[in-house]
Amino acid sequence: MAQTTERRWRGRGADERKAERRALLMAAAVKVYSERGFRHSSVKAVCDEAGLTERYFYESFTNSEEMLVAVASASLEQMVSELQAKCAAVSPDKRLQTILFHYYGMLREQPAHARAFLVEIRGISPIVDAYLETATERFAELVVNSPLSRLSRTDRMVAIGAVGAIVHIALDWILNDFSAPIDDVVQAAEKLGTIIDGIEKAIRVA
Amino acid sequence: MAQTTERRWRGRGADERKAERRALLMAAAVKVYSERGFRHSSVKAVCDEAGLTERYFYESFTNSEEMLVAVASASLEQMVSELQAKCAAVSPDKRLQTILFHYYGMLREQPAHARAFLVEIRGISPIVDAYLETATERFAELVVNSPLSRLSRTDRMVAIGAVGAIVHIALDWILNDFSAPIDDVVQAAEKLGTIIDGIEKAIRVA
DNA sequence: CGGTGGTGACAATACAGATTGTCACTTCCC
DNA sequence: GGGAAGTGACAATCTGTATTGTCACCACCG
Repeated sequence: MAQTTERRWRGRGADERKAERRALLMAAAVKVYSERGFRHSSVKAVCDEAGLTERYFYESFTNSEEMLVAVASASLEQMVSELQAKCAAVSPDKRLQTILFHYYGMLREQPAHARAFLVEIRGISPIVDAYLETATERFAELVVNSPLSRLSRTDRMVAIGAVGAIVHIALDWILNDFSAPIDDVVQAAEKLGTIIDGIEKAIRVA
Repeated sequence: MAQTTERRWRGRGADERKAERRALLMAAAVKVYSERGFRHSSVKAVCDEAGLTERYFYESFTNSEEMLVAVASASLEQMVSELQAKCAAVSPDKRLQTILFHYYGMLREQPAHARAFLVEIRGISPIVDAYLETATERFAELVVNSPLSRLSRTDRMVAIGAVGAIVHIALDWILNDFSAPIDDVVQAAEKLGTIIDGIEKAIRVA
């Protein structure tokens, strides 16, 4: 059996170094994707940005697409958990406003993530598209504060539609270089969110 | 000066033949795009589908991307004008419902177009993205029945958001192979459209 | 110190697609 | 009929990228 040698190197163990490189690559990927779009992002470009060579790319990922999904998932998870944390501290009727405010705020603070995962990600491959579907549902559940499975078919579609509205408003905002004040953006999305509030309250009562 | 010879060939003039080939290519493109996505659609695949050789591709388009925009624009124009025609015959308060019903109906009748231009088109290139922005605005103006320039910044974003909702509901519907009945889909979109109705009526009064 | 694991630069290979070019064959016009 | 425009099949070239492999050098451990 080949036991992992775990020899130390510049102060760190093997696993630790590997994880660092993976993280470097993922951060580099976000940047590169946001600049040229996934479609025009070569493995080499990501590696150069990370200051690593291709070898280390294939150490952590089997191919380019896998990295895309990894990076997008990580970004989504971080976002969702952050939003959940914000919501926990807030009364239920401020929920939607809170989500919107922090969601748009996060996009503005991390424009590279915003461009990478809102603008550049659709239609890459069936796998990525499937992932996106999941992400949308995840976000929708966050917004209505309930598993989608508990909703009627129509309400489910309404929730999906609301996410679409929120995201498109974000896209528009991004494409206009975040020029509108965030409060206006939140307000616009909130108007559409009224409908969601209805659903969410109905669930809370039931 | 090289005068166009306009020699007849199989009954048709040169311009006519060229236009036919262009049309053949565009139809083939829709089909191929919808099947594999633009990113995985080679020029050759489109030509094969059209029953023409690459030479004729470069006769009508300078590159693959130009064809994508051409095809998408044509599809959008056809859709918008069709929807406008439907609306003309209908009382203002049925406007939104009419648009939604026919929009979703058209998608279901032409699933290839739907997949090609809703699922497969984002993040191809700056040019295509710019086109998409225009398309969204065009659709938004149709929905609120007014130039966006007449709207307040917030209302403009609401309108964009509404389009996003409508489109995302469509995406979801498509990804689930149109399994929900169209009336449910329309109903879901209409709920979100309530807000738009407000905007649209305000404009009508003013 | 000496050897091995770890690393970086870079070459080698493989493949796919875009774009251009060649050539034999058809249809037309005079 | 004969030459030229028009056509279709396909070769040739070019470019970019993924993926694997080589090799010299460095940092650690005993």
